[in-house]
Amino acid sequence: MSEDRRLDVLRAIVEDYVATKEPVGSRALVERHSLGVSPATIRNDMAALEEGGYIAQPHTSAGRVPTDKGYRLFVDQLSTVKPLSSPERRAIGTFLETAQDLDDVVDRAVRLIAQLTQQVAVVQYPSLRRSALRHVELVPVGLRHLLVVLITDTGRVEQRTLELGTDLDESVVARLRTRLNVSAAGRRLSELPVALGELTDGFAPADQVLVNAVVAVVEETLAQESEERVVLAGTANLARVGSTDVRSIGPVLEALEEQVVLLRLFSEMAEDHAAVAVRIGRETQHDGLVETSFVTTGYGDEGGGSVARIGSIGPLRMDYPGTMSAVRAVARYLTRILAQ
Amino acid sequence: MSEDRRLDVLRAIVEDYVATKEPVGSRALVERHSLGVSPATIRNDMAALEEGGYIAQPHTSAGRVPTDKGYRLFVDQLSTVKPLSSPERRAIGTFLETAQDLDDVVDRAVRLIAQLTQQVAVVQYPSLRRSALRHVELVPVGLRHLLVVLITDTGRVEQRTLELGTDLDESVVARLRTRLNVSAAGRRLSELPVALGELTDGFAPADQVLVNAVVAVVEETLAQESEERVVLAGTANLARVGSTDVRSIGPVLEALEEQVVLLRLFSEMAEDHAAVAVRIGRETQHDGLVETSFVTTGYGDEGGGSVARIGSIGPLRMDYPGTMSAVRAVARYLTRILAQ
DNA sequence: GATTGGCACTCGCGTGCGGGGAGTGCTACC
DNA sequence: GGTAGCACTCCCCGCACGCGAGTGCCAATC
Repeated sequence: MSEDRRLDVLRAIVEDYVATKEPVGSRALVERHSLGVSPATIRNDMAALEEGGYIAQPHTSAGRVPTDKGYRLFVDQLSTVKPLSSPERRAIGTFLETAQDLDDVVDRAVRLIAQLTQQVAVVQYPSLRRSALRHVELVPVGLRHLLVVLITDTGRVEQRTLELGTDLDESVVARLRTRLNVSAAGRRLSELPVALGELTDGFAPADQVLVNAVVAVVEETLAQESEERVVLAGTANLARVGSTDVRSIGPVLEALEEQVVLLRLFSEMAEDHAAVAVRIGRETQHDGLVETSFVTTGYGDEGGGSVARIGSIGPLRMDYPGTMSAVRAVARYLTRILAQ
Repeated sequence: MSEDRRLDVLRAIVEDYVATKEPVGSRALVERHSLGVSPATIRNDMAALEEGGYIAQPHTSAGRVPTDKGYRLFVDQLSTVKPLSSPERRAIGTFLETAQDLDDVVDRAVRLIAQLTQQVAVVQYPSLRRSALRHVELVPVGLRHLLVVLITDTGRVEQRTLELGTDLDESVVARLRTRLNVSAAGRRLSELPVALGELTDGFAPADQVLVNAVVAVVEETLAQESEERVVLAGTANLARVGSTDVRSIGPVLEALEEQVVLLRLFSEMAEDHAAVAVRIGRETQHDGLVETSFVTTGYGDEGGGSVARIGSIGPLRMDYPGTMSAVRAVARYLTRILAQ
């Protein structure tokens, strides 16, 4: 029994099942693929594949369906990259280039992936932690409120309003602003707390309350991982006819609303930034997502600075090569755009 | 035939149908409500109500179900307000008060409504158009980029990056910053363009390029209605068992992803800011939402300034009184919090 | 005139049954 | 190892049937 052919059979099963959404039998397989052998032979191969846990039958006397393990093998070894058509590439480029600001770019990118993959697209906002601080701005608002604005080199802006116990002294604010920027300019956010610690020196004791409050806010903002926002698009694709079992979309929607879940997945998949990572079924480690797969890749690494991820969530029986190339293509354009 | 009792019957039908999710028959009606008459009498009333278009039967020999018109009458005349329990009120208050910033407040409010109503919650961000400008900040970013930050009195921050043809002159930026704030402070955004027009005077011709560019960006940002964002929560509630027909959630999700649709609805329902407005079924004027109702109210009107809406979308057979009071309660707290 | 009890009628829905078909596993053969 | 044949399993579909809920109508009653 040829080992190669067995893998061919697995590939054929995955492809047919993805295309038809129905369990695939031995006869259909030899008809649609030129395997050069008879159905009976295929049946033997299928028995072996089932033995190995790569395929399963929903019920006796039904065709075979790939298991998580089968999809995994397919993704790792059997699938070939499916390049996008050049009109598609062009559309991606122009669509992203005409965006207005960071929010707009991210929004368009995620819609684009939803559109291309016909699945749910997810994008993680550029992470504060890994990006560098470009500027800190302090803006007095009224007498007793101070707006703290942090600007990162990815163009992201974070703001916090600070309520003070005493009235503001504009000159102190100005001095603090200057010193903050001297300490902060170009630093990674993770390196900042150290630099900020020394800052209180050189201010009058009366003003140190203000200084400490501002420093605290800056640190707190940076520490706040919850600021790692994710944005979704294409949730309606979950309900498309022929998608996953319609009943199962409830848990999926719940999972998608839990930003924590998505952020955990993103971070777990971040090992190799540039590569396209895939989590299949139970590999997601989340009950609501056992019947889905998640395809992600990193974007925005140019200049070594900020890093985040973008991806697509779809049914187990998704078009893996297509999804992977769509995600990768959008991520590349996104990276290019963000580099300005 | 008593007109009053007929309305009682309609109310009972709506209440029972909402509670049981099943068409309600004449016998069940007399058993569950002390109407003091026999099923046969009820049947006569039901025939009249059907004649009037307030109820319908899914099929012959089934019970009755309210029509859009029936729900409308119920909402307008038959329902009584259902006040929230005091623990609920307290929970709302503390949950909203512990929020960090505007984004957080809005996010919590929308989750709260999703939780309370077990439906999809929608919130519209405070509108730029109607709020007043508090401060404009110009932040040089590198030599040739300028970040323009607009701060409104609702605590909202808008930013735009500006790419310049020439290098920045810090002193010109400082002067422009000052003058902008003099012109802008406390003005409504709609009144601004006039004030900005006169601003170019008093700058050297060489600097007018910069000034004009900044003014253009400010105006453009204000003009951009697309900045009216909406945020959702609780979409998973759409898929809860016993919710609407599970197949029909696809169109609903599509509609919800179209911010335009929601913004149109919000604006159409904004006539009476403080009141709770309801759109039932076809009244939404949107195909994807014919099987849903939308309950909204305004929030944030204190001081006469900014105004936006918050609401809940659920099946036609929703608990109208409960939804209405939940939406109103959250809106009130929200208004209070935003007033600081 | 409104209300009521009685009654025939209509359907939806669940159940059981049987046939057709797809697909498998096994075995004997090349 | 590959192939052909064959019995077997089980899903799915259509169908008939009966039950039950609910209605509409009518004649009787208050």
